[in-house]
Amino acid sequence: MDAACFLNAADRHCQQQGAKLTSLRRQVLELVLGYDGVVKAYQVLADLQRQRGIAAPPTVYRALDFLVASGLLHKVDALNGYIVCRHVGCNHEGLILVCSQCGRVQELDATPMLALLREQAGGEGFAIAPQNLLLTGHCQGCQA
Amino acid sequence: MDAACFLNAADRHCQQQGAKLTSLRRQVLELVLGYDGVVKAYQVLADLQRQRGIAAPPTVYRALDFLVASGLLHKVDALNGYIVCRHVGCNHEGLILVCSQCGRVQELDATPMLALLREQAGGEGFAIAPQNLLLTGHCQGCQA
DNA sequence: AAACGTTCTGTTATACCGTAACATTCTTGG
DNA sequence: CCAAGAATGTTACGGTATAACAGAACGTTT
Ligand SMILES: [Zn+2]
Ligand SMILES: [Zn+2]
Ligand SMILES: [Zn+2]
Ligand SMILES: [Zn+2]
Repeated sequence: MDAACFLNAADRHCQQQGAKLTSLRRQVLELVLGYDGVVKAYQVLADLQRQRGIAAPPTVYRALDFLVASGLLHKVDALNGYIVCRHVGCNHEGLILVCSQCGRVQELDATPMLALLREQAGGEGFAIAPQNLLLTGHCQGCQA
Repeated sequence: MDAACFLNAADRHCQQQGAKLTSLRRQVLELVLGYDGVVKAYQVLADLQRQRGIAAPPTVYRALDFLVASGLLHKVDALNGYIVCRHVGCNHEGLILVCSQCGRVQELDATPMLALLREQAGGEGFAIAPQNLLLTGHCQGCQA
């Protein structure tokens, strides 16, 4: 799926949720799409400043928060970064695999497993919040 | 296991690895033990300053890094914090549930889940390395 | 159109998280 | 003792994120 197509899908996705993909949010999403894998807030901020002349941290953080809440992006806590969700619309929770050798990122749908975990944890009185799992390992290309 | 007993076990654990649990590192570990669940670096720093009169961030970060590397603590990325590992020496691969409200920690046996995750990721050509799984949510007391 | 509440964005300032770089002290083996 | 390495002290800085308030845009009601 190329960027333009993804942006259209994102637009529809937001409309279905009653949310608005404003031009600013769309611009931020576009900037994140321009990167291969994990991108950081201040990288996006720098890009935004290049395009708009001026921008402050809250501007980009608010847009990123919105995109995460909408399910268009995922936050990667361990790396203080964000990645584009490649499963928009399927209401999933991500399993994000980071190759510790080459840095590439791969995302699987972890919804079934998290459902099982949630059931098990619920039995112990613990309510697991919606979230992504980040695991490190080696991608196909890096398994000598 | 109480704190004194844990510290002794930690001492033995470090000796077995050829690492040194110096008095500073031991003091930091003791401070982390003094909390119920997740504790942040700057909280430990404040405690250290209360006990020693003066201390700077690198002092506490180096000690924490050492304790994590030794397997005595785990880092909780999503909360920028640290927790005590309760399975020192058993070469575990645990599932740690962290209450994002009160910081308390709970553990589940995640062996079947991790096997499932490995299988799914393996199908995509990704080899997950041994590691701990951290999930956030709300504990029984905080679901009111 | 005018008034209103809501949502979004701009702006300033600041708090929090973590590390680089170098100086000093402590330990350990020869 | 002396040299080499490990650990700690110290200063300074850079990266991450949010609070708080002001202004603009938008849809709704009158
Ligand atoms: Zn996703
Ligand atoms: Zn790789
Ligand atoms: Zn552990
Ligand atoms: Zn709790």
